Amino acid sequence: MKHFDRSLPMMLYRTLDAVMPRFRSIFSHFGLTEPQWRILRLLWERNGCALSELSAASLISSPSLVGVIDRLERDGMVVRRRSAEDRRVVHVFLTASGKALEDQVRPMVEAAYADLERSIEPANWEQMLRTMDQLIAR
Amino acid sequence: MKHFDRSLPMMLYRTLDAVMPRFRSIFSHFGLTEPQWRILRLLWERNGCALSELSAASLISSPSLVGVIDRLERDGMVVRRRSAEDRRVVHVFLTASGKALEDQVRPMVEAAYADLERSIEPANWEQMLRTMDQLIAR
DNA sequence: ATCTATTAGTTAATGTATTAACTATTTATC
DNA sequence: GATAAATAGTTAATACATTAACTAATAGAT
Repeated sequence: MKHFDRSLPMMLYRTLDAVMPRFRSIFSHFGLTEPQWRILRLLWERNGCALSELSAASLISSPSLVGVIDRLERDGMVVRRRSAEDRRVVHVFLTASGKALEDQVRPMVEAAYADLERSIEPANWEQMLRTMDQLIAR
Repeated sequence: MKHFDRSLPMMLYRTLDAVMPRFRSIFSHFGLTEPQWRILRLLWERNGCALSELSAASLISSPSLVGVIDRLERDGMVVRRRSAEDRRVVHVFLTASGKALEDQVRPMVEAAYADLERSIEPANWEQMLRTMDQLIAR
């Protein structure tokens, strides 16, 4: 079972279990879930993204994303608008409340992230990311 | 958005997205999901585990685990048996079919894993795991 | 132009996560 | 030894993940 414990998938899950709760507690303080945060985080950079772009950039599959956007829309954070050029495409736009959330949430998340990053040697951090790059590139 | 792309959580998720599909396709070939595999993998080493031990070792929360075990039991892979010494505790035992699955699934999974491990320099692999250890230990 | 294949988004079905609350049983305290 | 506190497992409510199938619209091939 030592082999199982230190297998790559279990180590990845364990690492997520170690780092995510702190972020999730920030999100939930603003009534957000983690997938919702990921979508808002993207829209703050490029408002009006298509669902397909959001799906690719957030790593949330289209079927899951439909529900995530549904709930963000229900909560008044975003609105859907169908594209005029290509009527298959649906763009997602931030509402005023969706935009307003950025200044509240982002500083707290970035502070927590900076704190996390400080706990690891920069060289080791970078090397870990490069090894992950290789796994992703396979 | 470059910062977001290379943030630790996104890199962890992306790595999982890169490595897990191959394993999941093996699991599903035997009618198993990934959480179900994790539980069987543990029971093959220590049959008769308590739910609490399974939960800790598999990183599956108790409420999720209840459903996972329900479905494994429904499919005839395991049975629950309440402990005699401490009647709060429920032990999980493999059935004959649950045991029989090991020789079918495990070799394929371990072959896929060996293949994965071969694609990364051992030194980098080890260094990555050590950095994850530090993140987990925080 | 017509028919085919793709693409974007959605729905449906099943299986986890997550948090909070609840039951039954121990263990600890007074 | 009654009573409070802790523990193991479960349920309920909501949200997300995954696969397959379906709709509408566009692009490509003939």
